[in-house]
Amino acid sequence: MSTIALTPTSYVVLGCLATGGPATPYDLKQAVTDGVGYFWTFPHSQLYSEPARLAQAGLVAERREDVGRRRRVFSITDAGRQALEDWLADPMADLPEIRDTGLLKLFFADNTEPEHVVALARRQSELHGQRLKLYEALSEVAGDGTAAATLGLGLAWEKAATVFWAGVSENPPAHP
Amino acid sequence: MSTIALTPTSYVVLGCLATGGPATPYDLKQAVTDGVGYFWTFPHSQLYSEPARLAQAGLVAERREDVGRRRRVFSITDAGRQALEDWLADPMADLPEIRDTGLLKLFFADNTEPEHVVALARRQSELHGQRLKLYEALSEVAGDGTAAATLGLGLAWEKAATVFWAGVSENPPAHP
DNA sequence: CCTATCATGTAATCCGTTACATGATTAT
DNA sequence: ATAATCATGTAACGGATTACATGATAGG
Repeated sequence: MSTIALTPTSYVVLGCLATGGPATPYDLKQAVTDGVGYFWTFPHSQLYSEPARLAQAGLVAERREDVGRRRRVFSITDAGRQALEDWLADPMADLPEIRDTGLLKLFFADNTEPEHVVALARRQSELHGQRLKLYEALSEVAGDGTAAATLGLGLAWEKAATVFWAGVSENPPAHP
Repeated sequence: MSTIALTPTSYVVLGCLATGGPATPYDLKQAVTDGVGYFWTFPHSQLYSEPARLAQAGLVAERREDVGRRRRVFSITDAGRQALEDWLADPMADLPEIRDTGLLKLFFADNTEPEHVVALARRQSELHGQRLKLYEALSEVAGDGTAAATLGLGLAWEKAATVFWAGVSENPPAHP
């Protein structure tokens, strides 16, 4: 049982296990897909490796079903719950970066033709608009817990981005 | 000269070289710090390794000063400029993910005390507010090129986030 | 002259992604 | 039956971060 660095991915796994109880990697994948996955995704393979990593550190326990497929079932340990709570109790959180590839293209767009900027902006506005509609639909049926509350920022962000890109497409920045 | 995968980091380097001309890793660091760095950062070590990677693929050329410190100076090649332009001409860009650690904490906050949510929200609102002020100051002196245009999304995002977190701190979501 | 700070670089580690692969279930 | 899809897993590679380390330059 060694010490490992706890990444956001780690806390996603710990959080899912704490909230939803014991789970197989596939259960985790499901939980992520229609939960945090809306603002933080990763490939399913990480939902196999990360619990194993956490098990090394004693933060989750691994059990194997002894019938049928002998799937791995992970559950959070006391130590794991403690680690999660410590993290949650710490108000520290770095300012998130936008890290938007579309924005990156816009940033360097002086090196290409204005028409490409317009095409990019249109596409981005459309994509954000679609996502916005999805979030609006979700918020219709969402509860009122903290998980549901995160939808608020998603809505605000998609709204702002849709408007921003629409503005760029209608009124492209000066070209040198 | 082998083939490599071009990542966003690659295009940041290519973009900086295309826009600003030949540069040493340190020049790149400077350019990034008060440019793209506002929405996409990476450690300086990557501004040493990434140009080398790009040189392997023939997208940038490396020259060494032959006096003094013999620093490395990189410049973009025709192939590099082509790669950059191809990328810019492609309107394809994945929807960015929020990937906000603070939001992640909020998502799982059912596993902790409400007071911690309030502390987190206050902190986040304050941080975003500071960043908002910075962007406002920058937009006073910014030009009107495409790089400057990216400030628009930054402003909108920080505004939305400041408001969102203020709302959470004043009116925390229900606790189970 | 000395010591901060700026500038420049390398090495090692590791998380995250991509690719590969096969076992179960369901539908036609 | 058999194709399709869902479910489950492993291996390998590489980009990104962290840590380490030293060379120049300016200020006191």
